[in-house]
Amino acid sequence: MQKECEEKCTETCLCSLEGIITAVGKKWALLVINTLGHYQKLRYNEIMHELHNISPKTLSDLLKRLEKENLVRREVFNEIPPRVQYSLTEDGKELRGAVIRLLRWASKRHNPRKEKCVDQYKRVSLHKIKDE
Amino acid sequence: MQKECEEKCTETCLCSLEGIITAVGKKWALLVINTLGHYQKLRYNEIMHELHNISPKTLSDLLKRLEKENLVRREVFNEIPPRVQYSLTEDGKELRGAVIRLLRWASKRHNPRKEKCVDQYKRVSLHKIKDE
DNA sequence: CAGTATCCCAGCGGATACTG
DNA sequence: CAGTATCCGCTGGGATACTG
Repeated sequence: MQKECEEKCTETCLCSLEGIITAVGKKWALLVINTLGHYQKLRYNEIMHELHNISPKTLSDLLKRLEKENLVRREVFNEIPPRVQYSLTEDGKELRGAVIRLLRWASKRHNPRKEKCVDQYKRVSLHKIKDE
Repeated sequence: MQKECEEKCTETCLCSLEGIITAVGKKWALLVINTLGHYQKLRYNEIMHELHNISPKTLSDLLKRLEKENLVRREVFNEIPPRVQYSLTEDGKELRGAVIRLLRWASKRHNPRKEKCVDQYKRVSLHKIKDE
């Protein structure tokens, strides 16, 4: 096993993964990433509207986090009223590729939990995943 | 946009994704999935050893959750002392495929956060990702 | 419009001790 | 060996009100 691993495995510092793991793990992260990729550019309130029942603080925190991870770009226009555009960075788009495969795979299999659908995401209007 | 989506997009109930999203988001989930896939079969204490500083409760909770999501299989052998084997289900293996791509992608790019590596996972002995 | 500021709470994750 | 039981602190996420 040890030898096999040395031949076949790729050494990877897990530290570098931690950011992605926790970012992707956030409750709305995958949805925001998918939504941003879908529409290319969205303003703060547009995202709010897409993810119907997310709270402003939650979204704000998440966007900051994703920005820090270099997955989301934030552009401020000096206008009144203020305008802010959010979009995916190149990294974000790449991540979205992997994410979409995950989402597709997840949506294809039947729900293994015998519970009814929770309505956590029920009011989210974007029920679609755009093809790559 | 609406029309384009109707042509190109795939309708997806997000309910079915929720389980995966939250499961994958759990702190040790990706690591457990990767580790199980790596070694094929592992006993409870072996996983404990691999993920050096996970607490028994945390691991226990996680394994139950992954089992409920039909990602991990649990086999009990009626022996004394007891023996329990954990392994990935077919779904788990498929998920691992997507996960590995995610991990590889994450490990390739430089860490965008300028912070030092946190030592959250520092003591994890499995720093390797087995090729598929 | 694009967020803060506050307050609040459930539950995740951890430490430790114990058990069939 | 493979977990429970118990306790606990932290923070992610939500509701609501407010602001430059």
